[in-house]
Amino acid sequence: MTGDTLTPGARRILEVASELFYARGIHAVGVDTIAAASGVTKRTLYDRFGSKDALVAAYLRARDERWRDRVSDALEAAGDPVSRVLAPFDVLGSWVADRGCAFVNAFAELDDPGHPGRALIDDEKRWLRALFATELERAGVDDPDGLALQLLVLHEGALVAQAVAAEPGAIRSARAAAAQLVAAARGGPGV
Amino acid sequence: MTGDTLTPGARRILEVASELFYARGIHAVGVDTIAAASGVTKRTLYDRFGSKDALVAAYLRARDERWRDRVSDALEAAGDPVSRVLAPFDVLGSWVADRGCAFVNAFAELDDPGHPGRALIDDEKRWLRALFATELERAGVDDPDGLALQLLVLHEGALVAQAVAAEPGAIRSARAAAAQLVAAARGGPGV
DNA sequence: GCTGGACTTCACTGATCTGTGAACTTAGTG
DNA sequence: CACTAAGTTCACAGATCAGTGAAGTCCAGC
Repeated sequence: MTGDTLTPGARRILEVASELFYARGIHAVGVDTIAAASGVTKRTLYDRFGSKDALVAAYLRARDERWRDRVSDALEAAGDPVSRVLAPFDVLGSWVADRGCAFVNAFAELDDPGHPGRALIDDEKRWLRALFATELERAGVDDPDGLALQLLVLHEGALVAQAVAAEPGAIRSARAAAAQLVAAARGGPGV
Repeated sequence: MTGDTLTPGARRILEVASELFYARGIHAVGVDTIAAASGVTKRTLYDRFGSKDALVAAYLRARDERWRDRVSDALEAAGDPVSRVLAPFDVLGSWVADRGCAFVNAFAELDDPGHPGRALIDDEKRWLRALFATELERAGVDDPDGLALQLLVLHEGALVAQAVAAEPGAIRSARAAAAQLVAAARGGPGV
């Protein structure tokens, strides 16, 4: 629903910018590079997106949308309430590359809280936390909000450990830890 | 032992660069800005550090050193084996600011694996994982390596969630989750 | 009194950065 | 045919980027 109204040139610009921003970083990639790699002139880039900041925001918005779609698909595919809770961890395996979380990386580069991208980063994390809380409540655990925060921590940590610390089993390991915490919360607080 | 041999000017440069790199990002801060804010000429900066990349590496090295010192102190202050395992989480509360983990942020900006800073980032994460493993072994848990990875994930996730997701309770929550996993591992795998 | 280290001053280089102005082409649509 | 949207070409602005060369100042220690 977002990417449909883009002109062919704009779509190419956004695709190329997304790859380059994610792989090399936002500040490290100039608009000239993006335009050239898109087979488009810089004029077109500015006609379509207005500014580099706006292009960065479009990049984050598009990535967020794809990510949420994947999670939603995994959620539908999951059966029991516990697999639903853990669905975001299952998506991670095929989602994350060796450059970590695009939103965390963008946060590192966007020091200005007023940058249009910052609101999107905020949104993404709040969405995931809320999703955990909703599914945990459905799964019938005590204090779904508190456990949701712990699952968010595990989720973010999995991405960081996998990429930054180059730990290949981090995602699997985080999922196991999440499963254990959920099981304990369902089994009762006395365990 | 590292910062002792620095000249007064170099020390000021390193202090200022550390603050600016952390607060605004590496690419966003130019050497002119650093020199000016240090009350030093650009010539001095290059005479002392040789290049911006080398200054970035010095920044990460100094920060790593301070961090390890803090963890070592907390480790000594801790009593029982379990508090020793959880000591890094206790340091986090007073360590982390609102800009997240300096090493994760640097990773986001340094896309070149050959950058001198990348090795330092790697070192830092491997050091922490090894520390968790050592302390877990001392605490007598099964599979200390596996649990160490889970604690690393919780640790990194705590920093990210606290700063990027603006979750004020993330560190406390991560510590609680870590404590629960350790307790379960000590109580026996059947729980 | 001389030497060497720390640092300054200042003028550069050449590249790269984001962003713009104006005129032109091209293709599709009423 | 006329209109419009998409895109091109190209020259340009003004700033900032990392990094250098050469000469000079200041001061502590031998």
